Amino acid sequence: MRWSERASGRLNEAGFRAGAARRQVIELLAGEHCAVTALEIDRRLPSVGRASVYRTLEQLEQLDLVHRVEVGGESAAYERNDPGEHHHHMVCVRCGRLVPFEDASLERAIHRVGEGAEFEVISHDVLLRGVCPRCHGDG
Amino acid sequence: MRWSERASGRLNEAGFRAGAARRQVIELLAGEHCAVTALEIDRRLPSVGRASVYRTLEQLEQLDLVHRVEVGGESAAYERNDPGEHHHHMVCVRCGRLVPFEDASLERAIHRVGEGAEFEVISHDVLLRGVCPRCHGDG
DNA sequence: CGGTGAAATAAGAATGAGTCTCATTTTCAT
DNA sequence: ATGAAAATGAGACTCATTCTTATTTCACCG
Repeated sequence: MRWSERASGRLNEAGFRAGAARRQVIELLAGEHCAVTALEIDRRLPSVGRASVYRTLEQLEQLDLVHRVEVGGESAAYERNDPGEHHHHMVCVRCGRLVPFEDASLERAIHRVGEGAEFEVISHDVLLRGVCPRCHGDG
Repeated sequence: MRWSERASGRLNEAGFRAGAARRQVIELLAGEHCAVTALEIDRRLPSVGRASVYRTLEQLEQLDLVHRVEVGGESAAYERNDPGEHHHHMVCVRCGRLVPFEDASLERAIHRVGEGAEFEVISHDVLLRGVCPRCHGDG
C-alpha cells in the first residue's frame, strides 16, 4: 500500500482536497496490478459518481501517478505508475488480454528518435497486437 | 493513382461489390497523404452515408489497404497503406498535428521483442507525444 | 441487353464512452 | 465551530461509432 499514500500525498501537495470519491478510486487502483478501464472503476464503485472517477483519474494522470493505456477503440484503461518502472503492452486481438513487457533497447531506440526529431518529445506509447498463447490453439 | 486501383482490385477479389460509396471513399483516401478521420471523410462526402464510410474503411483495413491511426481519445484516423512503406507518428499535444516518421532501429527493436515474446505478434503501433516546432515558441 | 437475387447503400435511430452542469455535501484553514 | 472554496453525485449532454431497415445498385445469367 505504498502507492496509495504517495498518490494521496502528491494530490494534497498539488492543492486538491481529499474526498470519499478520490479515496475509493485510489484504493481500487492501488489494489490492481493491471490496467482497469474508467467505466469498470465506475461500475465497481457504485457510490462514486462517474464524473468523480474521471476527474480523479485526470488529476492522477497529470501528476504522473497513473498511466493511461489506450487499446484499440475501447474505453481507456488506467494503471498506477510506480517510480522507476516503465513498460508497454501486448494486447491479444482475440481475447483482449493485456500483458506488460519492457525492453531497454526499444526504449533506447525511441529515445534516439526523439533526439533526432524536430518535436520535443514528452512521452511515448508502444502497443504490440497479436495472439496470446492461451488463444493460440483455438479456432 | 496507383493505390486506388490496387484497393478496388483487392476488394473485388475479396468478393465485395463496387458501389458509389466505396469508390468515393477510396478516391478521397487516395488523394490524401496524411491520416484523415472517419468523420472528416463523412463530412467531405455528403452523398455518402456514415455507415458506408465506416464499412468501407473496415474492409480496407481488413485487407491491409489502409492503416488506422488512433491518437488520444479522439476519433480514429485512416491513411492509405503503400506497399513497402511503414511509419509511425508523432502528435503535437498542443495543436494535434500529426507528423510521420520512420526508424529502422526502432523497427528492429520491436521485432526482437516480438521474437522473444510468448505472443505471436501481428502488428504494432508507436506514438510519440510532444510539442511540434510551430507550437514550441507559443505560450 | 433486361431480369433477378444478393450485396451495397443512405438515413437516421441506438449505443457507449466520456464530458458538463449544478445543487448539495465535505473539507480544511481559521 | 465556521464559512469560503473545493469535491461530489446525479443525470443531462455530446460525440464517435454501430445497428437497423427500406431502398437502390451491382454482377451475373439467360
